[in-house]
Amino acid sequence: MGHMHDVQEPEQMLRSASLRVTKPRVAVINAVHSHPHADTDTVLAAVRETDPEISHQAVYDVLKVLTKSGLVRRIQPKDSVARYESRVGDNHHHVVCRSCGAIADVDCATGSAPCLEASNDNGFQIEEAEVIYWGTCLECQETAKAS
Amino acid sequence: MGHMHDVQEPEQMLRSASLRVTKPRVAVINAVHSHPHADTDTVLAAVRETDPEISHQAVYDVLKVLTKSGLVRRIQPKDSVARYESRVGDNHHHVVCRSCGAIADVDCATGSAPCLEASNDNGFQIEEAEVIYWGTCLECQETAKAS
DNA sequence: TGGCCAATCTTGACTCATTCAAGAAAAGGA
DNA sequence: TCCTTTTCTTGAATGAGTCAAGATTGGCCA
Repeated sequence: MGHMHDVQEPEQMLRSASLRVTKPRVAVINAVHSHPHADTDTVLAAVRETDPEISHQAVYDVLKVLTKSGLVRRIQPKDSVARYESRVGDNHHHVVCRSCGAIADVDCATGSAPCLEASNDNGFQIEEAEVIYWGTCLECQETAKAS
Repeated sequence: MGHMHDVQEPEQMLRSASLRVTKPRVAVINAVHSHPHADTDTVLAAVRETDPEISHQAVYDVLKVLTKSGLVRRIQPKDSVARYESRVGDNHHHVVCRSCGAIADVDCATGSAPCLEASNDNGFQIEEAEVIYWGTCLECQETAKAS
């Protein structure tokens, strides 16, 4: 049975963030890990495969708490509902397909925030550069070529 | 009275985009030009200073049409409602204040899309890099310092 | 181990930006 | 000027996300 990563890891993540270990939280962490860039509905559905009784509100609350404590990261490309991912703390970026909305990770070229210098900062103190690449995913390119 | 830029320019912009010239459209173009990065409500309020009878729906429709034809650009930083700006076609980016939501323009260092190379593109055909810098505006820095 | 208290969960209603729908009005070409 | 198509108005609907209040539960400490 190995090290039971499925069960123990989320628990430890919660504890190390000083959060209580509850069934909904563990289920949400597992769902986000196994469904990269999933929206809230997808997370909710995945969570209910484990425990059909968990409420929609609990999932929203848990996602908010996990986001605040940095255990998951919330991403919101325009024209999309909020999505969540488990890769945190490595300052990576995203590519979004204009056609189907698919999202993939892109490593940050420089490795650490803010990762880009602004050409003119208007007096702002800049902490982070968020980069979203827009384009067409492989699948949509092939669909387009076929027609 | 100069060249009456207030009135003629929007008209010509509309005509050159093959769009009909209507009072709401001219008013919305003027509002977006004079209120950089305004949200829909602000645009609506500005429009109603010119013509108090224009409906909220007309403004939404007009903004959508203008956006589609490239006369205005829609921006949507996360946790913010949609905002509009009149600077289009120059591939510039934005700085957003985490504290008060203020938005300012940042010129693109390279000048043309996609402006950044992705380190690994996952097979995506990349057309554009959208960059949002997150930080603290001058005013909020000073407020923070004062307390 | 038991009990307390704060944190968390459930249920259900609500908000608010944005969109939809159907009929009325107006722009622009013939 | 007339006709067709596009656009505008009015009013209702949608849907992601939030709020609120009471019930429940986890964790800490004796």
